[in-house]
Formats: sequence, C-alpha cells, structure tokens
Amino acid sequence: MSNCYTQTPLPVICLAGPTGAGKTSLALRLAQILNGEIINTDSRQVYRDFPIISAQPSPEEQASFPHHLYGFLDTNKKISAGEWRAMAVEKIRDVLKREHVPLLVGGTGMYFEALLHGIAPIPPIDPKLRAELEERADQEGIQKLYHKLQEVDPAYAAKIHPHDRQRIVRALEVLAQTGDTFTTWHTRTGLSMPKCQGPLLVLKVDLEWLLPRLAHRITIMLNQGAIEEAQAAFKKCPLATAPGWTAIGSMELLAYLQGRLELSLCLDLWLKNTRAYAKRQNTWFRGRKEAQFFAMQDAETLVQCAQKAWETLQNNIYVDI
RNA sequence: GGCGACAUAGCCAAGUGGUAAGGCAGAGGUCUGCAAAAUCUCGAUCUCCAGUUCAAAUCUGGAUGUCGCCU
Repeated sequence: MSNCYTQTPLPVICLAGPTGAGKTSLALRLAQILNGEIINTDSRQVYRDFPIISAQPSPEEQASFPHHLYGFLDTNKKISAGEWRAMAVEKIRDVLKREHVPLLVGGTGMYFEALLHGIAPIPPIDPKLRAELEERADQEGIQKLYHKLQEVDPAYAAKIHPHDRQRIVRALEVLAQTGDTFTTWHTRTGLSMPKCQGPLLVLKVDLEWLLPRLAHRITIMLNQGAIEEAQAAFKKCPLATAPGWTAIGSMELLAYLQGRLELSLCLDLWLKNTRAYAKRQNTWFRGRKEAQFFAMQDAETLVQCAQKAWETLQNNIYVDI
C-alpha cells in the first residue's frame, strides 16, 4: 500500500499567482475547507533568514494549519527546481498518508511546472563545469559558446536566444558531464518520476490594483522589522552574492545597509522591482494552458473549484488503485 | 512691465541643415535543475504658425508656454 502513490499520480491542489495577490490568506481558507496542509512553492520563502522580506506566512498563520518547506534553508545555500520537487513530492506523500489535502502554494512558475509536468532526470552537475564555462563566456564571449551549442545540439540552440547565457551554459554543462544533449534529456522528462496531478488555480491580478497593495506591504514589512532582519542576515552571511541575497527586498536593503543606496531610493527600487516581478509572474501564468484564473473577488468560486477538483481527483485515484 | 534662457516620447536626454542615439518608466513574449533568475520584441517626426533652402528638430520671424534675472 505504501507504494501505490508511486504508480498513480499524486493528487494535489495548486494555488498560484503573483506576489502580493493574497495567496497566503486564501491558502488558509482552502486548508480549512479541504482539510489541507500547505506546501511552499516559492523559491524565496525557503530561506530561513528572510521570513518578513520574503513574505512567508506569519508564525501564527503557520501554527493554524500545517505548513511545509518554509524557511528551512541557509542564506548561502541554494536549491534547484529539481531538488525542490523531490522535497515537495516527499511532503505530498506524507500529507496524503495523513489523509489530508496537499495544497501547493506559491509564485514560482517553474516549480509548478516541474511538479505538474516533470523535469528531465538530469543528474547533479559538477559546479566546476559551470564555472569553467562561465569563465570561457567572459573571455571568449557568449557567442562562441552559442556557436558551439549550435554544433552539438542544434535543436536546442534554435529554441533559445544567442544571448541567453544562462541557458547556453546550462545546456553545455549537461552535455559535458553526461555525454547526452539537452534535447535528448528533455525527451526523458517524466520517466521514472512520480507524477503530480491537479488543478492549477491562479489568482489573476491587475497591476494597477496591485501596486498600492505592494507599497503598503513594504511599509508593513518595515514595521515588522525588515531592516533588522536584513541586518541580522548580513551578520550571519556577509557575502552579498550568496543565493539568499538575490531576492527582491533583501538585495535593495543590503545596498542600503552597505551605504550604497539612500533609504528612500532603496524603498522606491524595492517597490519597482516587486511590481516588475509581479508582471513577469502574470506573464508566466498567462502562458499556462492548464491554468484556471480567478479574480480575488471570486475567491469563493476558486474555493468551490478546488473542492470539486479534489473530489474528481479522489475518484480517479481510487479507480486506478 | 523689461531683459535673458529654454521648449525633442510618461520622465531624463543626445542630436546645430540631409530625413530623430540612449536611459528610466510602460506594454507584450520566451522559459525543462540559478526562475524574486536569464532573455527577446515594441514607442516620437522634434510646442504651434510662417519663412529661407533641393533639404530644417537643427537657420530666420512671430505666437504660446516654462524657468531665471531686473524694476
């Protein structure tokens, strides 16, 4: 019985949307109605030292229903989409064993993608390879590496832009270590991986509506001690390039703490970057075919959809078993 | 009231006779292990009117507006 979920898709409910849309409070509602447990699907809320700045659910909120994968990672550590997925799947299994509903809540589109559609089972790549490629890119120019990619994996090269350094390096490092091209790996997506299945419920927000909310949220964060939080984090991890610092809010505050930015400019920039991020998130979710969109005013409808979807998932699972 | 300067996209701004750089903001995309990342695409005929010229954002005159100084 313990391995039945490895054969059948794991049923989940996904709640996504841009930052500041109101996912956290809605998630609590879903948890209450569906008897759910909340699993973080956000690449920044995993960091231990930034609970305020990354807008993690408050301790009270986290105490009201079980929350998973929040604030467990050190600032100098990073996590990949694949690693997150593995952890999330484990949590999902646990939740299901308790006969609760796994609620995946967050704003990181790629994590939802990895969870619902799988990700190529590429082994961990030696960081040295990437470092070497990055250095070559610095010295010879990224065009050289792109030309190389065109030779070894023309199909993938055609899919990305010649300036897309991150993806060019990634494709080359994978090939260098595994001997297989990125394109080949992509064909193996989903194999030997537990699948998750469920609705992708997305909060649809208008940026004009969101902007004042984001501004207000920054004020609240400051009142809650965002600056002190950044100070404390800096004491623990003074390396500005550490993965945990590459988040909106923390990077601007760090610049302020280091005297590189006036406070008022820092706050302006923080807001600006947050808004731009929300826009990118909108773009991402808009492009998902399976996404179902709801305005915040239609939260009720969303909840009903989640309930209905869960019933359907239950039935399907039992049929499969 | 007088004198002077300026007037280029939402903002900043280059361009001094040959048919409008750039930055920011904004909009729309891409996305397979860094994703709060990386990356791509998109905008004006130069305040208005008249004139000079083959040709004007660029020269001349006038109008309007803004800013500064003066009385």
